[in-house]
Amino acid sequence: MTDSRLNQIVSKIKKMGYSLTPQRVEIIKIVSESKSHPSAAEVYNKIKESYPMVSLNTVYKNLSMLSSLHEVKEIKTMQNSVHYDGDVSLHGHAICENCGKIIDVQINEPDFKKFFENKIKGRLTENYHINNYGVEFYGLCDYCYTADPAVSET
Amino acid sequence: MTDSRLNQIVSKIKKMGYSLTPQRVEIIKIVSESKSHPSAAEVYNKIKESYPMVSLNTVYKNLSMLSSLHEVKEIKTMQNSVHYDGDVSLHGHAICENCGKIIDVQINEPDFKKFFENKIKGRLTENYHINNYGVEFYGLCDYCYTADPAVSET
DNA sequence: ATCTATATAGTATTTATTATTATATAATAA
DNA sequence: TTATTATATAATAATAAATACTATATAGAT
Repeated sequence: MTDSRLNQIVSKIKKMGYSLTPQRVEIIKIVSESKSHPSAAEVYNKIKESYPMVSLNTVYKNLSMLSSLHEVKEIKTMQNSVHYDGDVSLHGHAICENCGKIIDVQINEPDFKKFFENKIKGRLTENYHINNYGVEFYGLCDYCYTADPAVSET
Repeated sequence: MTDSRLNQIVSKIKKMGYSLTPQRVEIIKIVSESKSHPSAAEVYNKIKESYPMVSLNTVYKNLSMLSSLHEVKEIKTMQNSVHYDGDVSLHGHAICENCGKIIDVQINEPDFKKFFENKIKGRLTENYHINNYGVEFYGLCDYCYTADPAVSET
């Protein structure tokens, strides 16, 4: 991750009155540098390489905090677990319904944002106060599609 | 729900080799007629009014089967539980990050579909085989926004 | 009406996540 | 730099949603 991105998150954390711990910084780095949208358990396994004593609870607490600061995005998969994305810029996800693999879908072109906000936000039937939105595609990744014929017929 | 919609689901179930049980039909009706996007537990509570002996397992199995047939849609909330939507037509959801309330966002205008399929599908970096897509808005419902100042500041 | 495979009910188990609590440590000020 | 205090952490226990197991019941086919 870039220094400026790290600094941005760090200053937000300080501004909100949270303190900076090595574990916290490492969790931020892991999530921000990963392209695989890891789950809490995967972050936990990764951080144990550098901080073997870290607890899963700490990972959960930190990811949850980062999410509340809108510095990571939560993604829910078919497998009923939450995955985390350190890229909070406007983009979508394609999620494999079989293995849960998540890939990014780049959609941050200006016309998308414009379309989204003009056409869609106005369609809320109740007065929701939206602070984020996302697009998700569901299907099968190429591996599951070709590897398991039974799955691809569903 | 309309008879034709029920017949459509029933014939798909038969075609796929599943059998028709009263519990199954009732679960279909409950999910299709509900506007509140119930969880499995809520469907379970509802079906017990007419079939008191039904098990939660049966509810899960049936909802999961209907989902694999793409006759109900799964919605994942912040609270980490799965909710079900019997309306599988193209529309989005606004989800309250505090209480989990889900409302529909009508987006099934032709230009949306066109935009979505032209602009977005082509942006997949891997060969995913998409069979569904959705739009989700995250924020606070009006009740949570006005009722709990602490929550709305996050 | 009988047969067979699937569905169900009831229970046990698993898995992800959250709560609790005592200790350790970051941030702050003397 | 040290002392203080509040927050963070580690370790463990608890919770809740979903799944697995198994014996029985029943839908659909013959």
